[in-house]
Amino acid sequence: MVACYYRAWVRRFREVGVTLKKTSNELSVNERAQHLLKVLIERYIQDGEPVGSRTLSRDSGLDLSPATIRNVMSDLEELGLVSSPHTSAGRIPTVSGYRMFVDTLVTLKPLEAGKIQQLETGLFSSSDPKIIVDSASKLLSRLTHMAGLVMIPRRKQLTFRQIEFLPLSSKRLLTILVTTEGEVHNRVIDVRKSYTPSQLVEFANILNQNYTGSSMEEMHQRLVKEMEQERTDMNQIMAQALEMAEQVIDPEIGADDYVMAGQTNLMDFNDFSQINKLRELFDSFTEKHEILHLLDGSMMAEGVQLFIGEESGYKPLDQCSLVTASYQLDSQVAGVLGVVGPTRMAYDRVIPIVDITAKLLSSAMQSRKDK
Amino acid sequence: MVACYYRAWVRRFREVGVTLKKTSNELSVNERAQHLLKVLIERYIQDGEPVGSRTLSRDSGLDLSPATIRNVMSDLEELGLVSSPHTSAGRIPTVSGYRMFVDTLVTLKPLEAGKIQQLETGLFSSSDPKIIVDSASKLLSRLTHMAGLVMIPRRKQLTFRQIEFLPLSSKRLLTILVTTEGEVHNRVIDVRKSYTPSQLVEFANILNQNYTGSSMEEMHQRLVKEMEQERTDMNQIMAQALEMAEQVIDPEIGADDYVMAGQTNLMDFNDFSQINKLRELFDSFTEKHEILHLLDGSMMAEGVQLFIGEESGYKPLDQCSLVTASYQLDSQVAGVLGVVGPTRMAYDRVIPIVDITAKLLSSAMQSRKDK
DNA sequence: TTTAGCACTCAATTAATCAGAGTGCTAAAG
DNA sequence: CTTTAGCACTCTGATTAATTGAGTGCTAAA
Repeated sequence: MVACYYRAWVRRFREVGVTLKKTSNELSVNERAQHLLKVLIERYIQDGEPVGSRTLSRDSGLDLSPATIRNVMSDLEELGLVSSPHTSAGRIPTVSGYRMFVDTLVTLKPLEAGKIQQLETGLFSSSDPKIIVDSASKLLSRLTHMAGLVMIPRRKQLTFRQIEFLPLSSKRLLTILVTTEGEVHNRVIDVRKSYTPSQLVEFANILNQNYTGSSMEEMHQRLVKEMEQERTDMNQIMAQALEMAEQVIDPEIGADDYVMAGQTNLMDFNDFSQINKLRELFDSFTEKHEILHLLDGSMMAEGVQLFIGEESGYKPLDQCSLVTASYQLDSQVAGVLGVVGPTRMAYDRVIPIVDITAKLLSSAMQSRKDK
Repeated sequence: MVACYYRAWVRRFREVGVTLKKTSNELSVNERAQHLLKVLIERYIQDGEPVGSRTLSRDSGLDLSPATIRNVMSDLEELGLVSSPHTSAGRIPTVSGYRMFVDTLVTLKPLEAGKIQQLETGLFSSSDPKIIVDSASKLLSRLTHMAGLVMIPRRKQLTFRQIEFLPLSSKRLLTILVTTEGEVHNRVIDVRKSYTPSQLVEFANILNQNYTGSSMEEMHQRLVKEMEQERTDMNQIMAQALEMAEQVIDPEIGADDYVMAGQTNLMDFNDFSQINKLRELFDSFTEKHEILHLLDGSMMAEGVQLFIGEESGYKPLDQCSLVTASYQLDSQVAGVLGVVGPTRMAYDRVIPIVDITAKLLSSAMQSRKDK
């Protein structure tokens, strides 16, 4: 159902290969070092212990003695791709090491049919966008055993379908805004004078006739422009309708949010031995602001995006990696989803999961809109 | 503004006093032991270390030698009110000890004016019940430095105000349900045949005229009864209106929920040294089911209710205490709020906070309804 | 360029010791 | 009968020392 190919990653670290050449036989040294880095990282991800030259010599499949490996490791350390916690420990990858790994070395594990099945049944089983987004985050956390998060579709990306006004008291109105995507937004607004129900219906009709089908952002811009016009034209009814609509539409724009699931999975990683770090992380999840900023940043990017450790530039996340992918709606980027986990995560499994979930979420949202 | 008296607690443990008498001079021994228990618990709550006979001898203000204290402690241990973690440590309160403490010994600290001020400004600053409930939980967590939680007003307690139907597609309707309390509920329902907008308006009118002002529960019951009737009367319009209303009202009933804030505060208590315990606890917060059950149980109770340690009968909470109080709406119990914290919490401060927050929440909700 | 060998380092474990806090019991004093 | 002083005993927690094992870096030879 979903094509299982993965895009080529930005090969940002190609140059490192060049930097590495030191011998006439350049390519081979180069490749060898990369291969060893790959094996080292895979091993480290697997069991979380610094890996030493002996192990690497055994597992690399290269038939090199530990001593040789040590030389290579020394080079890699020089390049800042690995480091050792202390003199008599093996090596562990640095952030740059991971970066090179995910950009050019990793062999992605195709997602098993069973998991894809799970995702499909989970995502296509409801037509309420809220519920779909919720399942998506739960599925992400379940499949990765980490924390899953999904950004609510950006308001301004949604398309206006219908607005209604219900009088609550003389000068308070309940406004109901429905998008083509099926989201419903309620807002109570205060108005200067009281209107009869039929006036309110008239306002709604005007707005519905004029704006249905335009995106919230468009609508917002048109509203502002047309309010200017109407003010001079002195068309009272129109002007009032526009003003009320503006009150509803305006705050809806830019109020991004996300839902999250499986945060507690992160407690199991011994990496977070210090409870402070964990608290900081959890606080940042409720705080939301900075995380949203990060998600926002990866909206534009094609395909899967990674923030490894301190790359995010956000302190609570410096022990974590964030793997994201954007999802579409009407072939426009509408939001981002992803997972948060320890830097030492199984990227080869996680990247495909995030990738495919994003694609399936796109089509789940779309399919419900087509109904 | 708010009366600052506290109700008398159920004095469940009175009898223990009797059990304690061993001497002719019964009252005094009794009181002395109780006093010592009180001092012990206060001390233990303060600094979390088992308290020994020396300390108690110094701090009790009773001018007794450590040896005598030891005898008393021995009695209290016999009664299951205190226990010692190991032979050469002081004593710590048991659950029964805490129970006796909160039921009959504790001296509640009146809440400072500043905090009351905070609560008032926080709770009365919005008119949206969702936001009010949200602030309440945040305030609880801020004032107690623990986790605050507030149950959403029970649906069936709310009173019906208005219903509207908007056509989404030929056989799908968006229903909007407004309560007198200001809550708005949206639900998409599927109907068997398609209706014209004017038919829908008619349905809504019928329902609004007939049911405005009745509680959801009443309304539900009346709907069921009247549907029976109409079926025989063959009043098509009425029957259809009723059926649609039933589809909206029915699922709204009994779907309880709560909001929570400040969970991460719980990470700071070294009591949860084992991360497993903490995870279990946090999972139970997202799971919600069992916690709701507990809250439900304390709905009926007058005043502040406590579940200390294993008293809740719910394993993830066995290191915690839950302090709850119910809040009213139309002088009917509408929900419960409270805080979750370690068993070793400052009950003398927390109980008044929960108590007063509940009262202020009641009036905040009420005042917004009066508008 | 690769490898074997060797000296060296460091963390983690185990065991041993020691001081401190607190108890329980007993016998004497009030 | 109640309270207290005294003493032996227990247990924790901190400190120190010794041991082991994994792994490195360097050098000299293959």
